[in-house]
Amino acid sequence: MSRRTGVLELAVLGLLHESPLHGYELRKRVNALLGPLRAISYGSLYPCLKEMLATGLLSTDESASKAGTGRRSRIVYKLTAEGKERLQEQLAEGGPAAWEDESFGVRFAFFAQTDAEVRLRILEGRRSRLEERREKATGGLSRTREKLDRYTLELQRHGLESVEREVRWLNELIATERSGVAARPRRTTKNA
Amino acid sequence: MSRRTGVLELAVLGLLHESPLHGYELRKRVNALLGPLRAISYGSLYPCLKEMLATGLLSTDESASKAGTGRRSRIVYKLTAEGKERLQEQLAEGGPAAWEDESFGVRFAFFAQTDAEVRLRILEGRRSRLEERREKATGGLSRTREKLDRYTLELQRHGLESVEREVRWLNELIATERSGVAARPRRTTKNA
DNA sequence: GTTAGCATGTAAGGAGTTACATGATTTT
DNA sequence: AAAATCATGTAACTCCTTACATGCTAAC
Repeated sequence: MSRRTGVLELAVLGLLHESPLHGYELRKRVNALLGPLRAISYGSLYPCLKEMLATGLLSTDESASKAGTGRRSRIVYKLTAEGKERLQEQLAEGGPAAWEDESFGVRFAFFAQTDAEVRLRILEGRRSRLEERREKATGGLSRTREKLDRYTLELQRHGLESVEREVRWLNELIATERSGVAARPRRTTKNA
Repeated sequence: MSRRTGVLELAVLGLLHESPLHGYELRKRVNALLGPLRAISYGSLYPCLKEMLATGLLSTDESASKAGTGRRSRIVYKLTAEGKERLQEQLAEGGPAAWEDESFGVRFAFFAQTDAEVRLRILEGRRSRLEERREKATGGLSRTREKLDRYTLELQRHGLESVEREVRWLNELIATERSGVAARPRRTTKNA
């Protein structure tokens, strides 16, 4: 059954939804998508593609594989109907799983294909998750009696600031979403 | 042989160097140390302690285990001579392994126990690692012809800013290190 | 007397890595 | 002709997680 829930599957589904691609290129796009952090290796990607092929989420596009120049045979993947369905299913999921550190980035990257309401729920969920952490961290910092050395303190201060910075970022995004500026993939009708 | 290289072992060694602790308390400290991100679960900690005990890096402090109140028997761990040696070995290591995302935080947290030269090498290594990433990312962003949607762009912009922010932080730390302000493990003089 | 927090552990497994193995094509 | 880059893949392994299992003690 396996039911992969990782970042990778979603990234692959989302990218292949835009256009069919072969593994090597796919990896570059995934890494560009995930940003400077969290790069993916071939050792992760190829087994994942293999499995998704076996599960019926992907199929190989034979015509595209040979069509181009005389390069080495590239295996071009595309989404099956089942794959598209799975993608929609994943994009509709706005629960806690979408707020986690690992998944949030990818979920956000595909916001253009995501329902406006779900977008908002994810942004707000993410924010409250971060605020929980911030409270824990500030609680820890206020107990300064714990004789922490300069470096440990500096590290925690920096970590706290990072969290606060992301919260501010989310606040801006949420405000923008609510004002409806970015909220029209198709139509505008419903607006505040 | 096993030779654990993870964050966890180093965190345990560093914390136990300050004072003997039992597992439950150790976990809280580790999580406080690692900051709001990357919390550790019991399922990671206990097997790790078990292995470190078997390898001879730790021993259990029987007297401390029973001494306190009538609580449930706690197993108090402390460093052996071998454990202390291993900690010193790890703290002396200023190579690429100390610059990685996962390890850098912990390495930094124990800077007070680290040689000033090694501190500087780690900070500089970390900075150049981040600068490499920044260049890759800016390269990617400048090719705007790649028809990226609003959200993907925003995500990459935010990621880039995070990296730049950390570089600025490192610059300040490096400057401070060089000016020698923080180079004394005992007295600070400067106090708020 | 029951809930919440303290305290220790195990089993199964997920998600990804590194190192290896292979070979074609393009650039220098 | 050598080196870099494109391209695909496997095996073994690491680190960590979740879910489970157990039981003690303090507070309400």
